[in-house]
Amino acid sequence: MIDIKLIRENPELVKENIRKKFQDEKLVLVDEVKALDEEYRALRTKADELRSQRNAISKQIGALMGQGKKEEAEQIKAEVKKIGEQIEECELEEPKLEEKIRERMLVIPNIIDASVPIGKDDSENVEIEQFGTKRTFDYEIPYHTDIMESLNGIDLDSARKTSGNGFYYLTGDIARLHSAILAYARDYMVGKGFTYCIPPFMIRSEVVTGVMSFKEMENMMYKIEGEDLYLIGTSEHSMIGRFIDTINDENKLPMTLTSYSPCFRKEVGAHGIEERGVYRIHQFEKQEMIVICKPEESMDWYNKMWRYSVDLFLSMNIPVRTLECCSGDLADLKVKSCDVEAWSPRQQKYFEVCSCSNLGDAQSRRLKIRVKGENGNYLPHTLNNTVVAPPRMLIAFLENNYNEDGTIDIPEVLQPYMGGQKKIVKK
RNA sequence: GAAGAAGUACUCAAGUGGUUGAAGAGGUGGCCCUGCUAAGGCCAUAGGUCGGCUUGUCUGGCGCGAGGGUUCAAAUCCCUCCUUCUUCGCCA
Repeated sequence: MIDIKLIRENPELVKENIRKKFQDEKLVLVDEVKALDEEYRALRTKADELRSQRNAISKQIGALMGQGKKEEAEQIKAEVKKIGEQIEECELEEPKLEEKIRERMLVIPNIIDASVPIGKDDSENVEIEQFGTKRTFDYEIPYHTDIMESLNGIDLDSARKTSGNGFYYLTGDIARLHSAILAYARDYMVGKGFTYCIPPFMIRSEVVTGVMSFKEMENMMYKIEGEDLYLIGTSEHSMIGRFIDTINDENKLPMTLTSYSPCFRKEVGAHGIEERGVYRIHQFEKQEMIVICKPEESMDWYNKMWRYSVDLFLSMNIPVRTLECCSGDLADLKVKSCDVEAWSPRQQKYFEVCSCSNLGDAQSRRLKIRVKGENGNYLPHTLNNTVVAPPRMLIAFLENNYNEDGTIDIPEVLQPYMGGQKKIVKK
């Protein structure tokens, strides 16, 4: 959500940004907001003047009543009542205009960073850099769930029975590996100075509508029946929700948090891709990182954050690349965003495992997250990035550490979390 | 989950419809007094947010947990919700 002042003062810049994102159908919104805003402010001024009058005259009534001059008071009452009716008319219009402005402001995209490559959709995303050395395999690498099954590590059939498609039982060393990766990722981020946080896994509808659009909510969120509660789709929801409508001390910045949570997603409309395995599922666990910082520091943090993910994957022998989101593929709230993709030797391609985003002040503005600085309050910048989301990253993990005999090498960094075990073998 | 009580600013707190332009105290900051310390005195302390233009040491609206309602007028009366405390219940 951009600053409406930008539309008042520099609508052309906002329009140019919309063109860069190939959303020309939204160009008209800028002029609409400009007109609605003028109308709103004029109405607001009129209503405020009326309220001011009413306040003044009402006070006179109080004074007259105090002096016992009832008749005079009654006369003035009638007068104020008229003003009250006029105010009521304005008050009927005010929220309507406000809503019209807000619904347009919510879909006008954030101003993207000058460095973002211009492109229509995800096909024009740009590979930035590859990291790590791809291991050469002279044997076939099985499908990831086949690897898991061969190690007695997964039971999809039972999960389908108890919960349906998109759920899994992880068992034995694979389940342990899953937990080990999360624990390692947590400690890795703590080592970078981040504060570990376990947030609520359910949030109120008020928070949900704050952090996402109605459409996203319908497609993603599970609702608890009979309660005003939703299962979170990512810990970012409760992590950022924590700061809604707060004023924070500047000396607490930057706030660097790493959170763990299970994530629940309906995945409505996601069909065809990797449905068989654990690539896209209704329930998974994720370690996340969140940064709230001064505006001038957000790009530095952005670059540090994706790099943290890259290094984490490299430490587990998984080659990765960074892929920058082009203008057209960038979500409307984001200033700049890139994915970290892991190498799949089986498919001979990279696939998304992390998504790092700089939202600028758009999220702060929308959620009223403010910072009390020396020269008044300002909106901080917010960023988020995946540290690791094990079920999906297990795919890359198992493939890249797979040996011809069907065993899995456990990288050194994970061994302490696996009781010193160096390999996963069939039992 | 049940019953009762409460929610006012940095903190405590007065306030049952109209000089409340939210008292008072503590704390904090500034100044005075003082050889130093303690004590004391004076002053400031409602932030936030949205507007207006004459851009100011200006001005108006909103704002007493949140949202509605009643009224000429609401911190005050009514309704819904949230939170906290007490007691009971349940529970890893």
